[in-house]
Amino acid sequence: MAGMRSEENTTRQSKVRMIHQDRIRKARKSATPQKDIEKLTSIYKALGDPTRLKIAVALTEGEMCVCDLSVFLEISESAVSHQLRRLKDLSLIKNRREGQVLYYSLDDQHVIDFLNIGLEHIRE
Amino acid sequence: MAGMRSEENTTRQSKVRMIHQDRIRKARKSATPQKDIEKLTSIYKALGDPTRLKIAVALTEGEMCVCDLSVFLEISESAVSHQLRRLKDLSLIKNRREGQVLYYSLDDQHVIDFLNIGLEHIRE
DNA sequence: TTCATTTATGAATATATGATCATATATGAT
DNA sequence: ATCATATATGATCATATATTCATAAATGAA
Repeated sequence: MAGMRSEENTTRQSKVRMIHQDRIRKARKSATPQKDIEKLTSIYKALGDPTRLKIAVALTEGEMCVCDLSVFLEISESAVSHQLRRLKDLSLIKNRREGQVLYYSLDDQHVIDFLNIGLEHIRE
Repeated sequence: MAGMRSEENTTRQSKVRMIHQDRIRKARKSATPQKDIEKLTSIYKALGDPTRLKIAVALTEGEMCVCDLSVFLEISESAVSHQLRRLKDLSLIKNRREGQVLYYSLDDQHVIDFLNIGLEHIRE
């Protein structure tokens, strides 16, 4: 990879670089495991889409079915269903069936925290 | 848009649908303005990438320069720089120059809150 | 059973995006 | 001035992703 500095540069005197070893060590010590990073990013990514974020915010007011969300968001039920699946795969929402209707709701206190901090952040 | 239900369906008796008007009204009342949704999604999206999330987490330990991050993340400095720009455009990070070196650090208490809740969420 | 309704899902497509590469800019040293 | 270092940036490309469309599955009614 051109332009990249590997650690050998620190010992190879021909191309020494001003690197802050201490800061790198510090960052490494507090580094979050790759698995956790992936899990976290998937959650942030889930809320990083307007449709899904609107769904999540709407569900803070109570459970809704696919067709409710479709009307509210003004997008097709198929699109809603696809996005709900993504949110459900991440365990951010859950559903309960009542006849033909599936009611979706938030399934995670942390999601609510995320949303609240986000909204709080905006209102400043 | 095929498969979509517009509000006229509520009055057109030929194709009435079981929609929960009250829930839709409720969702509309608490709806976040589009501008805010966009701003929020851009922040979530920013943290929804492994590289950027790792950068953000690393910076919670203190400021770092581009080449530090490049070594730490094992990606090119160019890639780091591109991602730093995105984070800076969103005012999530700031930098200060010291000679040729630019030191980056977190610029927003809310980002730290986001990260903490995220990490807390993971550790359960 | 057959039909209608509600939701789910696979394929296709158009768009967004992250990394790389090449190059440019900025600061400092000589 | 020239050169080296540190970072920024534009273009390209490969991959990811959101929506649409068509269709399937699940429940309920007749």
